[in-house]
Amino acid sequence: MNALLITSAEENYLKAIFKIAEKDPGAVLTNALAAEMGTSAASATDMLKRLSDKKLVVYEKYRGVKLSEAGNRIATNLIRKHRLWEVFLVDKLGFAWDEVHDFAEQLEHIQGEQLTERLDDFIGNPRFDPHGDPIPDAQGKWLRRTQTRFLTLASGQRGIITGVDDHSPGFLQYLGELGLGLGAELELLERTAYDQSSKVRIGAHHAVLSEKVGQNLFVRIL
Amino acid sequence: MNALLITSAEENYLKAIFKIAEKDPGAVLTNALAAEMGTSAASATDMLKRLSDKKLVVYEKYRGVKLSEAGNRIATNLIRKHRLWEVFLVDKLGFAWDEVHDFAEQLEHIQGEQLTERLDDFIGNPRFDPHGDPIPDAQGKWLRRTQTRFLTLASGQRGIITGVDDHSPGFLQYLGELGLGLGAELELLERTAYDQSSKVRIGAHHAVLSEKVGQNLFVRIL
DNA sequence: AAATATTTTTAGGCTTGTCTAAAAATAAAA
DNA sequence: TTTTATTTTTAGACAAGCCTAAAAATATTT
Ligand SMILES: [Mn+2]
Ligand SMILES: [Mn+2]
Ligand SMILES: [Mn+2]
Ligand SMILES: [Mn+2]
Repeated sequence: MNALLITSAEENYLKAIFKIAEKDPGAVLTNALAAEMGTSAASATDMLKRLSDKKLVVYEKYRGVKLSEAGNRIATNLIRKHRLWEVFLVDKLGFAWDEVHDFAEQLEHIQGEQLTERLDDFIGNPRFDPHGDPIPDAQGKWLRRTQTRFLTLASGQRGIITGVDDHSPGFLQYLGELGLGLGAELELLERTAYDQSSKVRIGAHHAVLSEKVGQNLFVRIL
Repeated sequence: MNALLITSAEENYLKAIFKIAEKDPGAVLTNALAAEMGTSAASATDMLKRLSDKKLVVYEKYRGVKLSEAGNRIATNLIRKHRLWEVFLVDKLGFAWDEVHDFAEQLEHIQGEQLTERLDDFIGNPRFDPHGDPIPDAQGKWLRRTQTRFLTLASGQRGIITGVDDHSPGFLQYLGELGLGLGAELELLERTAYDQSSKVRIGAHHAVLSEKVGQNLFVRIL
C-alpha cells in the first residue's frame, strides 16, 4: 500500500513534533522544533515543507505544524522501537539506564517490522521502558497510567518511583546514587516551603531532594 | 585520537573493497567495486576519491584501489559487527539463516564499541556466524580455518557443512530443505563426470546436488 | 602499429539535509 | 496606532551520494 520512503532525518523530526505536542498540546512552532532538533529554524522550515508534501504533517505557514494520521503512526512506531531497544540494552546487555539512550537513538531507525516484533517477544513484551515511559503496542495503542509528580506528595506519604521527566545521564546517574531507581520506594518526611526541597527516607537512610529533582520525578502514591 | 567521521556509505564501500580483495587478491578495480555496490562506475570513482582523501584507501587512477591500514581496520570491524548481529538474530530472536542478512546490513552501522563488546558477550563470543563465516575479534584478528570445497570430495568421503560461498536466501533456503544446515553431515556416494552433479546421503535419505550447489558448499572432511 | 573495444574518469546535474544572512510576517510595546 | 521586537520564511550556499553522457586512458585485436 503505502510504500513511500521516509528518511531517518524525517523520522527524527516527526518524533520531535510528537514529543513537543505531547508536553504542550496544540500546533508546534518552528522555533520549538528547531530547538528540539538542534538545527536552525531555516532547516526546520525546509523539513516541514518536505513532510507536508509527503502528507505526514499539516503545516500552515507562520501558524505551526501538527502530525497527520500517517505522521503520528510513524512517530509512535519510532518511539516503540526506541523504547523496546532500550529495554533490550538494559535487561539483556546489562547497560545502566543512563547509558542506553544514544544507542536507542540509532537502533530505532532499523527497518523491519518482523525484527521489532521478535525483539518485543524476546524481551517479554514490556509495557514500560527503563525510564518508566510507556511503550506503545504494535497497533500504536498507548497504555494510560496514573502517575503523580513527586512534588505533589504531601508529608508522610509514600510513593514508588514510576518515571522521570528528565532523561539526561546526569540526572539518572544522580538518582542511581541516591538509590532511586525505577520501582524504588520513598517517603516524604518534610517539604521545605522556602525552596520546595524535600526531606525523604529511602529505605534505611535519609536524603534531601532539591526542587529540580522533585519536579523531574514521577511516583505512584502508596 | 582518530576522530574522523565515517559515513555508512563509506563503510559499505570499504567492506565491498575488502570482500572483493578477499576472493581475488590484488588491487580492486572500479567496475568490480561498482558492481558489488550496485552503483555506477562514476559513483565508485567519486567515493574512491573521498576515501583516498581520508587515507582509508590507496588509490591510483586507472590502476585500482587497496585498503589502507585504517581502512582495513574499519572494514574488519564492520564485518565483525555484521556477523555478531547475525548470530544474535538467529540464536536469540529465532530468525532463519536466510533472513538475517538485510537486518545485519543495517545493524552493522550502529556506533558504539561498548555495544559491540556487550553483544559479543551476550551471544557467547561466537567464532563463526550463522553461515559459517569467521568473526574477527575486537583486535581484528581472524581465525584461520581449514575447509574444503564440497566439489573436491571423493566418492565415499564424508563431510560436515562448515560454510557457504553463496549467501542468497534462495540458496540457503534450498539447503535448508535438503536438511543441509551448518554442521549437517553428508556422504558423497558418487559424482557424475558429465555434469559434476553429486549423489549424496544426508542422514537417512539420498539427494542429488548440482554442480552449482557443490561449488557453493564448504565442508570439513571427516 | 593502427584500429577497435573496454574501462575509467570527468563534467554536469539532482536530492537531501544542513548552514547563514536577509526579507517578510506576526506579535508586543509604546 | 505606530514603532519595535520576535518569529518565521526565503535566498543562496555547501557537502554527500547518487545519476547519465561524454571524454580520456588503457587493453585487445587485427
Ligand atoms: Mn530514550
Ligand atoms: Mn533518532
Ligand atoms: Mn551495511
Ligand atoms: Mn553472514
